Amino acid sequence: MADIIRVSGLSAGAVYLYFRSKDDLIEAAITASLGEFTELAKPLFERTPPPEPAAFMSGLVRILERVTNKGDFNLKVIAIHGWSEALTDAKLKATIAKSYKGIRSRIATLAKMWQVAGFFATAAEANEVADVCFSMLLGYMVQSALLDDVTTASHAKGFAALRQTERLRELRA
Amino acid sequence: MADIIRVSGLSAGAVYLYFRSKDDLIEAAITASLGEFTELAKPLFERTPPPEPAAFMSGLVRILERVTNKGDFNLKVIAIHGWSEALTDAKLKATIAKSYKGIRSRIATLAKMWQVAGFFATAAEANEVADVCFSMLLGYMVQSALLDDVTTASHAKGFAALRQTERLRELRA
DNA sequence: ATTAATAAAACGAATGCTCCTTCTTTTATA
DNA sequence: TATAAAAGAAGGAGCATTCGTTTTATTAAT
Repeated sequence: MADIIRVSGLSAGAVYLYFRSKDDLIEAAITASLGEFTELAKPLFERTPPPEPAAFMSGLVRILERVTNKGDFNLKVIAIHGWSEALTDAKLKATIAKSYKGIRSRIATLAKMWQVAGFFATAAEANEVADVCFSMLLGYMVQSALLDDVTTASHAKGFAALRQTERLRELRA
Repeated sequence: MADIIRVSGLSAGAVYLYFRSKDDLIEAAITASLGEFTELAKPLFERTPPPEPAAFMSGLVRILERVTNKGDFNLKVIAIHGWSEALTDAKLKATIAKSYKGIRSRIATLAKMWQVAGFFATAAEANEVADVCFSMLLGYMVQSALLDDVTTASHAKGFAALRQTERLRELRA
């Protein structure tokens, strides 16, 4: 709260004119940034033709960076504090879970299209592929916030590399 | 602290005979579980011949589950609280960063072997592949703790599916 | 074996600090 | 002059930590 009051440029009392409580403020902060992410990601999800896997993941991680990296302040910190808070705040946990599951299910929808287009084995479970893609996004946040040595570009390249085997190239040749 | 005191079965005062402070206790908890993970993962990293990508990731996520899932108590909660704490505790952040980077670099070593064995394009950056694999592990923790709907099996299958394209099968046929 | 003496471990109420929240006063706006 | 917004000191609850006391364990001696 002290940090937020300082950054807001308001007094302690004034902050409570805009938010009923600390929990309310946390809820609002998480909801707002999740909303912004969902909004910005919409064009990527709805693009026709659907983006290929590597292009999609690259776009998604770049949107995440754009939403979280607000110059002097990085919202990844808020996200991680939010996760921690959610472990003891059922309401916040439900809010995050609902939003995350929504994003994941949109990825799953795309994964099904990838299967139709031949990017993935049709035998695979699209939901499971989506879970792993989403994990990559979450893991990127953690590494970015705590290890400070990952970039959107490196992560996108790493994902793309996961899918490009030497053997595939040999077979194509 | 109240929770820890309760679970320990000791009094508040007695806990402070074993840990100098709350921060000390947190540091010890994180260090201990990271140490256990590293120890249990050692055979997987040192196996000859090196495990294939899918088998390795499956093994790694299962070890993570084994380390964190202590019956009535799940250490993933500790990990996430630890991340949050590390954002405002430079010492804890350094501890976590060092350990995580160690794990990641071991994955990178393995990734180089995968390249030699033809599982990945030699043009790829092994470090970047390792970063993404590690993200999957971190993301699994978050989803497991907050969404409660992922399993080691589903995540392992999802990773494996990422690498099995329909087109590759066609080319092999 | 029993008792006494010493040391170690544990207890738990009390302390004091941190931090969220409120409330009265002050300043700005219409 | 009336209404809205902001200030900031004070309240007060929660929580990490301490400390004097009590209990338990260990060792030595009778």
